[in-house]
Amino acid sequence: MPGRKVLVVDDDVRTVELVKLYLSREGYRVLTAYDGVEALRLAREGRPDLIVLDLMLPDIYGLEVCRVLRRESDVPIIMLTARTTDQDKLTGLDAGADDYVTKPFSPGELAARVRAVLRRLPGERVPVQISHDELTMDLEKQEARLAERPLNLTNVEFKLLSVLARNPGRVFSRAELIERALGYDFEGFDRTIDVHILNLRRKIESDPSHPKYIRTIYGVGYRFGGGEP
Amino acid sequence: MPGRKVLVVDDDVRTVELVKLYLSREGYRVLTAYDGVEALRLAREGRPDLIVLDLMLPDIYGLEVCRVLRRESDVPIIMLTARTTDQDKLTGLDAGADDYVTKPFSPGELAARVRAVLRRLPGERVPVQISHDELTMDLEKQEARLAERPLNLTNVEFKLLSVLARNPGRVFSRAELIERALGYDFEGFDRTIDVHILNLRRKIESDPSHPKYIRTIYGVGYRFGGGEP
DNA sequence: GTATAACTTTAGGAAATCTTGAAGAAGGCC
DNA sequence: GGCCTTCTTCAAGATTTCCTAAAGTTATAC
Repeated sequence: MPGRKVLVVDDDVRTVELVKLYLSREGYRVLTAYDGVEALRLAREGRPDLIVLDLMLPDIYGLEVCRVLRRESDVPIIMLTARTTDQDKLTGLDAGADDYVTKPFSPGELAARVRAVLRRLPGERVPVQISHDELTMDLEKQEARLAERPLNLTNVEFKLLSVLARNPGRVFSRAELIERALGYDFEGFDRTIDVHILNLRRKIESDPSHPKYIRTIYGVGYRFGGGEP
Repeated sequence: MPGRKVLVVDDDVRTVELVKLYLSREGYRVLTAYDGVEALRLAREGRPDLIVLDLMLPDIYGLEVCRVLRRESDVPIIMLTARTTDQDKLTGLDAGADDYVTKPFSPGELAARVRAVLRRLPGERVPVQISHDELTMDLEKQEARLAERPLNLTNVEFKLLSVLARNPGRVFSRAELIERALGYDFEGFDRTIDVHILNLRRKIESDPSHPKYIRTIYGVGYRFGGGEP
């Protein structure tokens, strides 16, 4: 689900930027276009998973863009329409949008609708189950077990472990781990990660000073499993 | 599948037109009615394969239409209900709808549900009955019981509980719960969910400070059941 | 209109979690 | 080994998150 690509089309830069901000904050990759021609080009080349499309564009009607796109693929489309849009225009919205949002809209609501439309897409279910050796994690349930016994992980610990366990063998620098487990906006020090790793080890390693799951790569970072004993 | 006939009933012209557009775009033939009497007439004469029915109609309650139709055939019915609809009316919804969608709804979602209902057409009704331990819920009747004893849940409480109970073990963030129980357009705060959860616990948990059904996942959200005692 | 119920907001304090700084241990390199 | 860097560990303080009561707001019923 993360990293789905969304194309945002609107002639107003502010609107585009706002939507972009909200969507990228939710982990989507965002393409942007400010007119219909550019939109069509990006829709074809960028292969987005969903398109947010304003009805009013400088060159061609969003409506027309919608129709053309519909002919070419069945990428989901969410229409942005001005609230003043009278019924005729709405009636003309037979071009095949999956949902529509009226302006002025709340970006949060739009993001929610994007999520909803993508959710019911036949898209491949991301396996939310991770399992290595005795350790199993269920991302949906936010639950980790070691040999059936539930571990009591805090949120940060859980995120940290899931990032590592999803990429066994790959080494993550502390900076990467901070970014993934604590968020881009975290302002603190590297040592924080160390402490979380420490606490994690205490919970999942039978011998925390000779860790089996989370290894320290001196001078680089940490890695889950892999390598030699 | 193509050319199935759908009857859309709502007193709001815009809504009807909108739904009609979305359905006809998917290849359905669409009949429309704006009141209960017309709806019954068309249902009898037009022999639709499915009916989308608003609960609020100018002449007779959609509920009543639903009951009458149920007596006459077992055409699938998808109910449209306003979110503000009070519980009594919903509780009366024992008339046999196959699914229901709350307003404001996304037309794409409605179309998806129509598709889903028709797909399983000759098949068995989706169990709208949830039951865990002593707790049972009937989504159609909007009714919840704890050990046979009826719980007096408010609308929001019912929705909240049904979302959680339908996905036992899965953790929902407050944002997700808001989206699902209060609607996309809710603009309020997270704390609202806390309070509803609190009230729910008081109604369904024997010891609300050590909840058995609705667990708090610190830093994440809430989940129904799962995990350890 | 008034009364009642449902829903939302607010705010304080309690609980859990996170961060930090410092000291000591371990690793790498000459 | 000696020396520097990096990592581990601890525990206290800071912060975040949660719970709850109570008041405020809105919708519905009488």
